[in-house]
Amino acid sequence: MDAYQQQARIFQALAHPVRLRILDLLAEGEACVCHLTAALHKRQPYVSQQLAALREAGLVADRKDGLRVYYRLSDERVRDLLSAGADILHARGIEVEFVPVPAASLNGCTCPRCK
Amino acid sequence: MDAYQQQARIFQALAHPVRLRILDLLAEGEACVCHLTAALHKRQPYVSQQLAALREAGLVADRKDGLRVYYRLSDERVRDLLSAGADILHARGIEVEFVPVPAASLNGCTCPRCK
DNA sequence: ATACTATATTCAATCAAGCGAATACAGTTA
DNA sequence: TAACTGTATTCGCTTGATTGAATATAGTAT
Repeated sequence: MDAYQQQARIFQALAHPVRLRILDLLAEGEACVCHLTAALHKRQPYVSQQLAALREAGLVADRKDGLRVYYRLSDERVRDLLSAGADILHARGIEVEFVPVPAASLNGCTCPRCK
Repeated sequence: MDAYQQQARIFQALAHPVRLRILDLLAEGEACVCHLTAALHKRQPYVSQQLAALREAGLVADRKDGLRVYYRLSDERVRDLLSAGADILHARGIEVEFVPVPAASLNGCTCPRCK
């Protein structure tokens, strides 16, 4: 039953709307914390907490560059998990398409990607 | 963000080792509660509780036949979710292969499938 | 009816998750 | 060195998940 426990931990990390949104954003490419913070309209410590949960589950990896920390999906397979989840909702008539972040939300983010 | 909430509910239902094991058993074909109870070595009310969680998430469906209630995966796509989760563990060197229930565990289960 | 069998639900206690607020840390610049 | 900036962690409280025990319900059989 131990492999099931490991698997459960992964699903547990996915069982949160903000974390799912973060993964969707990271599926577009790596992003720094300031970028995610601006895109999500959440406070930075809160975003870091969610990133920590994803990191501990092994779903994302990070890379430091000066002051900034860039996060990315740690495994391409995470995409498959997300789309499998989206497929089930789609079969129920619920669309889970990626909604791009409005440019205005990223004002105040000074990371290279936002310029 | 509401579609993410729906998706999070599905992952939440999967975030439990016993529920994952139940889904794995149901992936083999429909099974009654008495069968699952015997296979899992758990008490019946406990199994019913986990089944209720899966039912509320829309992952399993049930069918009554006399006293027995047979459960099955409600959607073939649930299989994809499970295997996507298993794939990630597999990439980490953890095997999540289906372990058949030892016949001895099913003693005491009198459902048609066990005879 | 009553008794029985398979399953479901409720309740209560424990434990973990969520999250705001404050603070700590690390890298940079002056 | 000190001040600043981006990110991470800790703490405490609240809320929700987990699970054992008891009980309820529904279908069957006598």
